[in-house]
Amino acid sequence: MPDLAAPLIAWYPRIARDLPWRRPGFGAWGVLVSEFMLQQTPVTRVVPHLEAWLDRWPTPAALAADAPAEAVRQWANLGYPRRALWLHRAATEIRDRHDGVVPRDVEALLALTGIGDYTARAVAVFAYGDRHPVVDTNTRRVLARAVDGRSQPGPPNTRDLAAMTLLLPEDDTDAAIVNAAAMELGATVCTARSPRCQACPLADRCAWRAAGHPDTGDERRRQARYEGSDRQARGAVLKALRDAPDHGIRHDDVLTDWPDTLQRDRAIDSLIVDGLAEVSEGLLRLPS
DNA sequence: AATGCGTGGTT
DNA sequence: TAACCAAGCAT
Repeated sequence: MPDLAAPLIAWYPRIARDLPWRRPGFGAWGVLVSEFMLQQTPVTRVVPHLEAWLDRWPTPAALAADAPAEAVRQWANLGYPRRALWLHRAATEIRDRHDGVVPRDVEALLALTGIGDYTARAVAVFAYGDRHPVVDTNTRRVLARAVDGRSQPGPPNTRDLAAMTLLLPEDDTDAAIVNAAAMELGATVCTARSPRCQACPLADRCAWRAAGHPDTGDERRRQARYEGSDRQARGAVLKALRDAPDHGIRHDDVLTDWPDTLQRDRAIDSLIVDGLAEVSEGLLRLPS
């Protein structure tokens, strides 16, 4: 396998975007919150929300002291609002099990609600500087192309972590840079649709480029249509609840103009199942 | 392990 | 314009 670490380490400091969570001393809690927000939400949408969140809740204990409803409101339109609930739950777990300090061990991080393989290692590496493989969708695409010569990554699997480990230098700091650089490369140069190989530090050793950018047929599962979907209905109901008074609103007053009443009711029920809504004294509201 | 889960910008 | 895409996770 070609040496990918050296060119990434040389490239990264020149082009790395100035992002809040990359500032020295940003703090583990800030990194943790940023990673929750970045799960499937683009960087540019996250930045302002992250700063507002940390201004309001500078520590896990501060967040845990407020109701989940407040987390869901503050989450606003970031999408996938279950993440707000999970982040609140994780903050509570950090307060109760870790004395309010974001854990450093990957195993302990994995045990927190809403934290999986990616986020656990991202926190351990970017907040604490430890040496672990951090593999997100960008890194998987970079490796699929540069190493395997494929146009897109397949579905995530346990071998991804082993593949990334092979690339990491021994030094902790360098390893963290390689992790960050692979993600940055995938996000800004080796993009899914129109990669800019002229700007790529790995171009001279990329298997996919050497093979002439073949379409290797690695198609993603098609994303379901959003317009008219249950997801859209859930989003609309939740927005109504965010905008409603704390004590809630009558079931029949939720989204009165929604075209499909059955779909609206289905959305309400599923939000209750997910813990994003609750019924109290006959009124529907965000979770207390 | 395949599926469901928001929202908005880009092509 | 419809489809694609975006620092994943839990079930």
